[in-house]
Amino acid sequence: MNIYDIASQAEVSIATVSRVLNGKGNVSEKTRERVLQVIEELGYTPNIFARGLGLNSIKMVGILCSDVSDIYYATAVSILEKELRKSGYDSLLCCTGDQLEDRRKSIDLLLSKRVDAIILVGSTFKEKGDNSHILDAAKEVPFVLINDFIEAPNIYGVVCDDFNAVRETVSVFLEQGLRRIAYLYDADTYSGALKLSGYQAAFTQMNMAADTKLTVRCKHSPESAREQTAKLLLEDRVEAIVTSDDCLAVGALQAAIGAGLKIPHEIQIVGFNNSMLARSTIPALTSIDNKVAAVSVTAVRTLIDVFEQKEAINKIVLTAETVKRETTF
Amino acid sequence: MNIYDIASQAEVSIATVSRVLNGKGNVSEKTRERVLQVIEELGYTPNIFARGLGLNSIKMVGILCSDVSDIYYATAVSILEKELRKSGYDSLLCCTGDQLEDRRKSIDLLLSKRVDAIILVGSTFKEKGDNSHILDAAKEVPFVLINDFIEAPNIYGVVCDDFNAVRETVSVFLEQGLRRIAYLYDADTYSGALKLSGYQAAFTQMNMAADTKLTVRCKHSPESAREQTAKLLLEDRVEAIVTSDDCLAVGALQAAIGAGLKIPHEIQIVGFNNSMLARSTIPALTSIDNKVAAVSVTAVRTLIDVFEQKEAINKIVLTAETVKRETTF
DNA sequence: AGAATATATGTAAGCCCTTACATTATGGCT
DNA sequence: AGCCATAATGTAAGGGCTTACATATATTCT
Repeated sequence: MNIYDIASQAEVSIATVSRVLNGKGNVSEKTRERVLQVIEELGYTPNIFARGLGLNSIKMVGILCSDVSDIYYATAVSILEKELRKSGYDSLLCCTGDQLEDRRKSIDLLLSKRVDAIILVGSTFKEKGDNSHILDAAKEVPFVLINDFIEAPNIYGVVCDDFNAVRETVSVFLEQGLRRIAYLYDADTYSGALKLSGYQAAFTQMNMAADTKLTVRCKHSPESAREQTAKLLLEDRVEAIVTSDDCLAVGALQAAIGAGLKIPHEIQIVGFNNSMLARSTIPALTSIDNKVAAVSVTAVRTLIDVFEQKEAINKIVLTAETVKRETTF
Repeated sequence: MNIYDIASQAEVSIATVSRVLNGKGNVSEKTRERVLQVIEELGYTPNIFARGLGLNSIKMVGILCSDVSDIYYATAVSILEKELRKSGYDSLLCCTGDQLEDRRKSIDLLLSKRVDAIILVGSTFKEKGDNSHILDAAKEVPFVLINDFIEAPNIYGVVCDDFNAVRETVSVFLEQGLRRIAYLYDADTYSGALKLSGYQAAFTQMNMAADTKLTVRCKHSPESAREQTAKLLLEDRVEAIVTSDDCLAVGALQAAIGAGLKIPHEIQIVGFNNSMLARSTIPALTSIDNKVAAVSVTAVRTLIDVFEQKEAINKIVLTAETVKRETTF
């Protein structure tokens, strides 16, 4: 069944059917109704490919995600998808680990599917200095980064002010008189770098230097965080641990409890992302909420503005907020 | 740039270019190489819509998910996407809550995008007796259910044997001499019903009846689970709690700890799904692993078999496995 | 009333592929 | 050499839509 069937059944031309379908151009109310009724009766759905051929778009946005099984990313993807749908766009999901080469392939793949834009949920590769795949893609379609940013044409970033969030958290500890504040993190991402420098800035602000031994790196898992923290607790006295992700905080918490420390009296722990994990531990984790939801919604809004040729701001910064629970004072 | 450009540049006809592109038909090695080189040089990508128009498919599978921000679903979606990609299919993601009407709309939407199949990650609506939307969709494309099943043509289900998993867990408790075993669950899904009857079957097996007061329902959140469990613990003596999801087990655990109970000595708790949450609590949760990964992989395999017109089994049942941690003996 | 304008509808070209069928080239066989 | 089977390539017809432009009809104004 195609547009011709509808046209002949409704006794109009295919152009009129098309106009009814797209709400463009002038169609008399009578005709519109008749056409709609025929469409309804025959259960007609326009062929998306033919439409795509004509318009060169089927209103689809590619979502490139390092790993949707990660709670943080999953939340972002979930909201992105919902918001995009609200605006009439579908989401083509593409999960690629953090390998540059895979990332490049995935981008090509999305572009070959003629997506109208790409949203990246996950880390860029600043540390390796290679963002060419993103820059190239941005020549074809608008490129939106979630909690990341690259200064370049047609690239938009919505980020949370992770730098200040961490700086303030650490500052609060410093003001409490604590000095042995550790920072546990997992990846050299844009946001990772921001957080680390926020941690350092808090010390600098008070004319102190952070003890580099307290800056600990681990893998992205509670297990690895637990292991590294346990090691740290054996070697050094630590009064507080700030982490770059709730799942690391979970591991730190396990290690602290394992070491027999009273929380928050002997050691305070702060997570990041304010994910469900933070609500699931005992004691419940204080966590920095970096507003995934707001960031994602804003990202889609920005994108829609771009689609509608409105002015769009290239970099939007939202403010994080610490959600106090039971692992801090 | 289109296929004509490639054809003229390579001095062949568009049919030959098409044959090279699709690896169909006969093309001499010389010609193939020349064409490929031109394609490479000009950076040509075939127009997916035109191709879709011709083939009526662009190798895309719709993934319908109640909520990707849920860890369990996110894991499934992540694996599905990866496996589909391996087989050359892209994933069109569509998240709809659990409202029947939204679900129906989403299915229509996926069908209008001409997906080659639909995979449903999330509950069907058995309790409401309305699966017509799925049955209808299955008339158009193969329909695959993750951990759910409907007996109907063109519908495939890959499930985990939740019934026996729960039955055995409860049986173990009964054999330990425990009698006050509670079951905490959240939704009337296919799998939810299976689990509940598994719980009951364990009692029946020993010629006992489960105390209906110990079958507690709550919302899908640790908070709700915590609340309901706390209430239960006040009213009744409970020796073990079996839950339908890790996130409920987390709440139950919090309530038990809140009530001052020693775990697992005074109360044992078992989660379900063996998600990251189970590894994140203290004490770590014993959890029934219902093999999301295996189920998802199998689902994609089944689908590919269907695509390739091979025999495909309509219902595949995998076996769950309990992962013992610190909340049980 | 008749011209001028606005509205409604139709015609046909174009979007870029795939593929059945037609044609030509190649090579093996007698 | 001549014939046939096979391989290689080409031609042209869709596939179903959008839309510029043409045409027909309705409305408004003088």
